[in-house]
Amino acid sequence: MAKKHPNKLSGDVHGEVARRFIKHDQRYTSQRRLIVTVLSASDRPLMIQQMLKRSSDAKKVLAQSSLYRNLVVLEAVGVVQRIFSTDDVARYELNDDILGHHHHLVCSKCGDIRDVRIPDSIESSLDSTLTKIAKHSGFQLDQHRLDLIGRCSRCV
Amino acid sequence: MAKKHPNKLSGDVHGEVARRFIKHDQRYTSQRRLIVTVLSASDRPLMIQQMLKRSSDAKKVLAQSSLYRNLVVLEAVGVVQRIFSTDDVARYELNDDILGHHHHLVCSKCGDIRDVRIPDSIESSLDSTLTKIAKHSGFQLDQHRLDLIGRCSRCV
DNA sequence: GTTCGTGCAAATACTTTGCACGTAT
DNA sequence: ATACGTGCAAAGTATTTGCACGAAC
Repeated sequence: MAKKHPNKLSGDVHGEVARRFIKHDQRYTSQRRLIVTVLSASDRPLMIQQMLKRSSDAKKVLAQSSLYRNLVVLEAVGVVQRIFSTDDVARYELNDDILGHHHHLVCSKCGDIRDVRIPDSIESSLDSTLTKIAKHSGFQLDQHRLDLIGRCSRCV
Repeated sequence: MAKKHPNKLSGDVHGEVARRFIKHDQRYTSQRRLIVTVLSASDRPLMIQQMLKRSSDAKKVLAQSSLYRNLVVLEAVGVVQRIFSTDDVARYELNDDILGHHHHLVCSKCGDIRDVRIPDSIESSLDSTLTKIAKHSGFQLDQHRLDLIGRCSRCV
């Protein structure tokens, strides 16, 4: 369905993830490994239902409640991040620093999200501007979120 | 509590809103007017509960279900837009083209959002880049969303 | 008088939690 | 042995909807 995401650590995602689990004294269980595998095989953030489907397609058992619970842990450990679209459905993807910094094409009709990258030159001038603005506002900046909102090719 | 938002149409917000209602063959009722008044008096997007409180503070009756329903209409007519924070609570503000284009400081701890503006020069180079990217991806770009994620001054 | 708006209460959708059992250290 | 993970079903929370009544055109 979707081509593999061209990630930063072309290959050893699980190694890096395992390291983060250890650092936080958490266990990298097989279910958590499964979730990471599913996410890293996607070129876009996934909804709960999509993750469940892909897990069962892979003949793995994964209860919805366990998925929710594991996503909380994965987020705390810094492995996945939640993405907000234009609907109320939670979507998750691997952390920016695993996947590589990128942005999203968000379809306001169907809510689907696709990953995109913007040129480093724009990215860095943006960064320095945002840093100044944050400082000026007494805000501690962790990251920025830049999304393109519109219609995906399927929604005209 | 909050200073008035420095909007584009310094003054006649209701006139412009009324025009948009007429264009869409919708009625600009007193409740809808109330919602617009509440939103335009705020310097940040508001949650449902905040809008209800401010309405009742103004001694106005506004049922929660009517608020939700009216927000759907207000959004369809192009008067308000929904803002997505880092939680699941819907927040609304007047449309970008009424308020003037701006961005958000989003607190990942408490979810609160504050409005900020970035320099026109950055904004326009960003715009032209995003336009190219969208075209290249077969995506019909309507708007962009740029948020600064971090901790607000109250959340350290 | 017919169409649209409103309030109330019930329903829905997504997410979280309690509990009993299984797995890892 | 003890602490943590998992599945199931129940509970929560934000939002939506059905219905009867009221207001606007």
